[in-house]
Amino acid sequence: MKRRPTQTDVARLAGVSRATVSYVVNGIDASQVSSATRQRVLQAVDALGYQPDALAQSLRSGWTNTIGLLIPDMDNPHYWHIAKGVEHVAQAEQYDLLLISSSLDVDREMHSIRALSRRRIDGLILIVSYFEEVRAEIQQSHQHRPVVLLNTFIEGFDYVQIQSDVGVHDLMTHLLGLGHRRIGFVYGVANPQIGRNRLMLYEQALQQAGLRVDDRLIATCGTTVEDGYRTTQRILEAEPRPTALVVINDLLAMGALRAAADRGLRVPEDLSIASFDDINLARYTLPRLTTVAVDSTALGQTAARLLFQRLRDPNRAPQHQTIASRLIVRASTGPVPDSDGLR
Amino acid sequence: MKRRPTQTDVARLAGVSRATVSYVVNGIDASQVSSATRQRVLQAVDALGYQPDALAQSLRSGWTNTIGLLIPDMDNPHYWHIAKGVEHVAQAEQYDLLLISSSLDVDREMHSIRALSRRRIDGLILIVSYFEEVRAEIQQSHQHRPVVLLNTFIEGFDYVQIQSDVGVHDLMTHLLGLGHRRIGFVYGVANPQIGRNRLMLYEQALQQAGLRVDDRLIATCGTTVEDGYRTTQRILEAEPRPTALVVINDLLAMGALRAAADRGLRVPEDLSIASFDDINLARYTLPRLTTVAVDSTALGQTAARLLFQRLRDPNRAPQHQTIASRLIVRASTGPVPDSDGLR
DNA sequence: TTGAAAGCGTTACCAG
DNA sequence: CTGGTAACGCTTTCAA
Repeated sequence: MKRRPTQTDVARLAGVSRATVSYVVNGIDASQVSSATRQRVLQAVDALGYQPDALAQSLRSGWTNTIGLLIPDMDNPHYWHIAKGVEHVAQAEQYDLLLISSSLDVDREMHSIRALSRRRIDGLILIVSYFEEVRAEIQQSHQHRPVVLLNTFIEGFDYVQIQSDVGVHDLMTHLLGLGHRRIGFVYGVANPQIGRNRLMLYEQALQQAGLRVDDRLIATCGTTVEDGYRTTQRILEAEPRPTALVVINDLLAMGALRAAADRGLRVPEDLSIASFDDINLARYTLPRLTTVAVDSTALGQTAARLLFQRLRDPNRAPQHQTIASRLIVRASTGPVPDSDGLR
Repeated sequence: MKRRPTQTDVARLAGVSRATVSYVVNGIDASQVSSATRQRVLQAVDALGYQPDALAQSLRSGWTNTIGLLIPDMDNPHYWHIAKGVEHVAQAEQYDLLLISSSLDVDREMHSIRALSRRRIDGLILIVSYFEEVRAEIQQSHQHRPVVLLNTFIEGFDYVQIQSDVGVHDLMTHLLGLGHRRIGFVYGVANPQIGRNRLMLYEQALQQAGLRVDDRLIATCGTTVEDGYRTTQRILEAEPRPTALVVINDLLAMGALRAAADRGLRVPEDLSIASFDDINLARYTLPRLTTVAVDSTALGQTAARLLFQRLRDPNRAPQHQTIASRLIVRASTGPVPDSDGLR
């Protein structure tokens, strides 16, 4: 590992001052430097393989061309889709992405937020799992650089939110319209605020349909496919068994699909399953998933755009954007089975 | 956005010099600073919410506590698994991860590699798609910091490699043992070297079994589920139709599963499908996938460990590690159908 | 047309 | 025990 050549090395080799090197390399005020000098400098740059040190430039300029993204969990495609959106916008702006996963651990999340504030990243996008715990930390340690929050609201910060109400409403209308009366809810998600919100909307929809909320049909679990699988197994033991399941995301729903099959239930003939997100695999499961599509990549893009806008205009009022969601009916939902007296 | 408080601000408030602040904050040589001064400094730190600037520390120390990871594509869970492994090890070492996706674009890949070398990241893990094109760039621009290559070999660099031969061999033996003679190969992968290697091993296995390689049963495609779906549709039109399909990864295999179902073929009764990776979803598909398991997270971890080892011992000989793979037989492969004269 | 020097925020050496 | 100061590598203003 050789030492990197510095501006000084180039200057020395070219027989000019460091300032001149800087001018040439940055192509600033071309007329200021004679083309003879310019040639000498460029040759020296080439000979040494000199590249300006981004770190020193950052210290000088105050900008790092880096944004941070904190996600709860690297195992859920949903966050990958978001990250992809963020990365895409960032690349277009010549920014790099510092990715941190809190692995659904409060301490890690707290620690990461604090650590990020020490770095001089230009901005930060946060998907928070433990809101109550880290709220104060966010407010304190990130007064100095822009933060965009996803699905979380803190006074004074920009945020992007998934619009759940229309989606849940449409989904429940769809299921109720198919005749379902015993509709289960499987809920395990890295962002509890989304989970609670959707649960509430689910309960509202039931009540508006004149049905009562049955706690045995509501199950909380973790965030992995495995969790979805196990929890669905459990919930399917309720008597009478639910005829439809609303699952909080496609990943868990894939576990649910598997659980139904293992129990010998056909989807959707014996059991309807619907979920949220519309990850790209949702179109390829057997059967294809009925799901409330959330354009996660757009979510990431929107967050990133908000961040860059704030970078350019630090003083504008806090912004709030909503990502629409819409029901996509595929093959995993169907009419309630009527022959077995389950209604 | 207020200005961040600096060491100087703290020093002024505490009525000491910057050096003293540095000593106190870094807890160095505790005995050197009187506890009265120490208290004053700590109070000032608290009052101002001072946090040392990581950027300035980096410039000073030469270390950024950041490693870079370049992946080909954010849509394939395989790379997320790898990233997870890398991130995990990095976090344990108090390092952050700069994640860059080349989005399967040569220019982007080239550009990213160059851009990364300007940043003073401490080390780099590279999953390269366009080896020939970027090889020279890697050699030139990264002589100054450690690089670990995945599934790619360049003289003098550390690298980690997936061991394909045993896996492919076992898989082919499995399929041939089930009586399959017309075995297709669907191949589309971000790292062409892996693809070519597995293809070669597949052809070898066929030849050793006294079968000839039929080009119509070999299909190249892109890297998405959609590609897997479409390509499988196409390959299933061959006459006589293959009775088994080896698919280069689980993601494409999920598309293949769907394509088989859409064509009215039962898996594994009418068509066997097997693949590589064993992503966590492979256990939940319908039917569960027979796959050659590659512990991608371990792959990432190994790469990261190699990197940190080199950071500690820059002069040791280039290292080479192999990640074993092993066949996991699940439900997507079965005996060749014999009733329809396909053999 | 070029160069000298200040400054970004830190750490570490050397005096006092 | 504490403070001054040089250095990390760069950009930019001001002078020559």
